[in-house]
Amino acid sequence: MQQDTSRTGSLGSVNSFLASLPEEDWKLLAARLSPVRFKNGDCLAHDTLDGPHVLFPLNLVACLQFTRQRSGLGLVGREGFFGWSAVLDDNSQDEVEATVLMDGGTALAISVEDMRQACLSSATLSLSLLRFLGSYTSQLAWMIRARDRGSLKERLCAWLLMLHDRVDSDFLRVTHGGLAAQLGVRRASVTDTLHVLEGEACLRCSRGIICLTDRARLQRNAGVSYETPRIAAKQAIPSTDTASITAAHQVCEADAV
Amino acid sequence: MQQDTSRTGSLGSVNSFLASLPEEDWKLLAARLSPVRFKNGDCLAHDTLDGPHVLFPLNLVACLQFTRQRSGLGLVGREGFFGWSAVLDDNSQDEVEATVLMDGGTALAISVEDMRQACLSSATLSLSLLRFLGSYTSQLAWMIRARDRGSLKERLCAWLLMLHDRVDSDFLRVTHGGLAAQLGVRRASVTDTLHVLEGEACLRCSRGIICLTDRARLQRNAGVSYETPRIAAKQAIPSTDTASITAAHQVCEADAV
DNA sequence: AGCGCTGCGTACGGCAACGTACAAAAAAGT
DNA sequence: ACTTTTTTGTACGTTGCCGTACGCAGCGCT
Repeated sequence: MQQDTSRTGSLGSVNSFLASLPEEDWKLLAARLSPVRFKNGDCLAHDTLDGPHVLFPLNLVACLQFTRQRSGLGLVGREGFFGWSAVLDDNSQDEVEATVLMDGGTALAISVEDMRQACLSSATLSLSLLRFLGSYTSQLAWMIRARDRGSLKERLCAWLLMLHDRVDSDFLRVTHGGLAAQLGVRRASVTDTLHVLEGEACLRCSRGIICLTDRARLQRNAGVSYETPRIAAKQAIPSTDTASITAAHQVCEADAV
Repeated sequence: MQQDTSRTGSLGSVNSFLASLPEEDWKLLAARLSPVRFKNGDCLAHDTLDGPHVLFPLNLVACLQFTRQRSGLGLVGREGFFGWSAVLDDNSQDEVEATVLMDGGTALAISVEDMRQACLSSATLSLSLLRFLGSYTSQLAWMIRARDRGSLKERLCAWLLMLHDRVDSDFLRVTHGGLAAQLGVRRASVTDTLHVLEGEACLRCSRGIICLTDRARLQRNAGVSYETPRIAAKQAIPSTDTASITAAHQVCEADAV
């Protein structure tokens, strides 16, 4: 089944990283990938499954963070993968885990052993991993910059945009408290800032749902904080122009219910 | 000359990353490496030399940062290398540069073209790059965490320890203003905090020089902020026990003058 | 209907770090 | 010896976010 569906999950979702691989490298992985479902709140630690795996999200978004720590380090979604540190037997990152956000979803899993084998037999595959890790470092670098000089408003906007990039709907199913945890700030601060943004007609909130209504304005509010991750993810993340999302959005509206 | 000195620069310094490579991978690079000197304040951008290069610091330390931005992202020294983004033709990181700190020093340079060739012909070399990039992401993740919940005192201690790790002397040639720029805070805040640490007998400051006198206490002050980078760099950074540094320190004292 | 739970609105005092500013001390240049 | 530049010491008012806390509203459950 995995090989038949040709790089797509059962929902028609695609992992951009896998999709961007040259044919030969894809073949190295395809047979070893198997889909796994995750629910909201699930933890993609290195030992989630029977053994350590690398996970390629199809339609799920996860928040990277230090274990049992509030502040999030970044996001992973369909543009990349999670679990590389195990491939490098890099113990230093065993303390990083990923919490599944929104409505959960499916990811393709491969054991780190199989992954390592594949990397050793293909230098181009290794370079592809390197490229993603490079863009991940950009994302982290942005976070540093944003926490440093950016106001909470800036950071919140950038975070919402990043979430939006990894989802096919303008409706983000997150609570103020959830966002607060991901951003590492007070829940009340998030509420306040969201009200401001609501006043600027960037978005609308109802209970447990935030609907982005003006991406451009959000982007202006995010300022430079969103520039870097946008560029870094451009190659990987499929078109998120307002045209296409509003089209895709009704589909997921139904899906969400 | 490069091949003769067998992984060491003229000063007897070693780049730990190069030193950790298996013989075959080292051979791929050795003939293409050539030493380059840098002075304090030099900028290791991607176009420093005649073309884009990857740089393996021998006895220099550089602060990674967004171009023309005060806040530093991390440090690179003899434990790693700089310029990987060019190898991946990852434009998103062209905005990251590295400023040479302290007394400058020498780095081994290789053109990104040669580097790319080497990577393509050796999967293990690519995996070694991946491993370093993984430990670099740890360093960045730490920065995020530290900026989030850590006090300035914590961050300053961790930063000083990281500098110390990459140098063979207990004397760090940095100004308060320099540290402030690297940490992205006020110069006055650094001065104040240093006075506190001086009061706790962790260090002593004179004009343009900070002498670390009690690493253990600094480490306790840094708290968790220094744990992650320490572990991440352990494999790469040569022993920095108080025993060995005080021994090595006189050597560099003379060298510094 | 009634109950409980989760999520949201709002408030108040506190504090670490900020921006700004000015002067003294140490080094460097002349 | 003198001036100029760099580095450091110190101050004061401001601010963005924090911790805490309490009440209300929407939603599911029995």
